[in-house]
Amino acid sequence: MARPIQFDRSKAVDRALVLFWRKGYQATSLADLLAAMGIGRSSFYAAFTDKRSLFLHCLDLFAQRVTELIDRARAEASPLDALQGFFERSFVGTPSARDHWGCMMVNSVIELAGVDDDLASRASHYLAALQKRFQSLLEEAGAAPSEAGELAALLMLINEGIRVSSRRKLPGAPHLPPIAATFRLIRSAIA
Amino acid sequence: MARPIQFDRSKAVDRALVLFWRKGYQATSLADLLAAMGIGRSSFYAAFTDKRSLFLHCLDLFAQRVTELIDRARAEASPLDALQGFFERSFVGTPSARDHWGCMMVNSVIELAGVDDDLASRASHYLAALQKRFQSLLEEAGAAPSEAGELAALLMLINEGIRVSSRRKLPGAPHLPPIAATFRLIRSAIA
DNA sequence: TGAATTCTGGACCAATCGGTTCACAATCGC
DNA sequence: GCGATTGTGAACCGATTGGTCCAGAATTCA
Repeated sequence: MARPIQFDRSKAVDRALVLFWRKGYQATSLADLLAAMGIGRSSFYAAFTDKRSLFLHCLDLFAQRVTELIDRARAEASPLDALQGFFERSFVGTPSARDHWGCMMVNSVIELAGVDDDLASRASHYLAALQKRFQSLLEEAGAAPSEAGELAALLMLINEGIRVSSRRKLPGAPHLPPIAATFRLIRSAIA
Repeated sequence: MARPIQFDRSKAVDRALVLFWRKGYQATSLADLLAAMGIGRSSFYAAFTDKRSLFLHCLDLFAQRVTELIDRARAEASPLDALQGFFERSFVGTPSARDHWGCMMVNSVIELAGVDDDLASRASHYLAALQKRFQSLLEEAGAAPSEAGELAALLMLINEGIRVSSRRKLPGAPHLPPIAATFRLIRSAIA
């Protein structure tokens, strides 16, 4: 009946995700997307409805992958180590290009607040969920709920700061000492 | 010879600054600017060259006003109180609309990195200058230079985080406890 | 008042934007 | 093979983008 194999959908989405992550929503033109995804206009609209829908999909995907990242770390380490690893891992080892892309949720909140509030608030919602995850890890580590809430709020602030900072392409790894200091504070508060 | 009084230039720039601050560079169209500034197209180009130049000017102005803000606080309080006030003042008292606009330098870094690197790196440069100001205030408060450097880096992370967070229009004032916790840490580190 | 100068509203421009349409090519069941 | 079905490239669309241009209004000097 039909043509079974078209283009590799998940690969195309990945390419789009990278573009949106790096350049944001507005600066990524349809032409950019088509070139990166290696497909034509009509295939694009047939498969993804429109640019905004695809962005939404990529944003969801990004959030999902971030939580997977934490879950995987948690499976291999203590709650606090997993948490600290989540902050430090982004900046150690082989410096990848991604290190300078920040966080797509943070980027979207900044770029789209006041421009497309639906997209911005969805990104903000995902950040709130991430903060909840921070909190539950802190509670697993023995913090009282209220204390875990406050510390999670602090960690989210640090997280947002790190993602902004990483977009600045500063030389060296200037975020590591503040991260270490923050976790010293957290560990001493919990113990 | 000429027509002496035209439109109020500084007022027009202020209006443009607010627009760029709220909506960012790309989402602010020329039509938006002209409407807000209350001037015509030709006057705009005669006075400000083009949109990008005006944005640059507004960014410079924003950075200058932020440093003035700190200087004024410093004139009336101790180094540490001035510093803490800079972080807390943005969110207490009458909640103004500005509270949700974040920081134009942070916004520009996020929006324009990878899109217009010259603009982005200028914004980043101003953030670096602000961090230096943090550091000198910490040194004034008695911190050793190396320690002041690390604490200033932490404060810049918190600062960036706060500005991101403020764009999310979260209910309440969820940033105050983390700020307080951070300054407890700083004060105990210095004392 | 009249000439000189300057500022400005609005018409105009090419380029680009995201999105639609359609004829054709490619693959399927048979 | 052949008809049916479906994915796709390319032409096309109106809207909007940032930017230019110029005729005329406004103001100053003489």
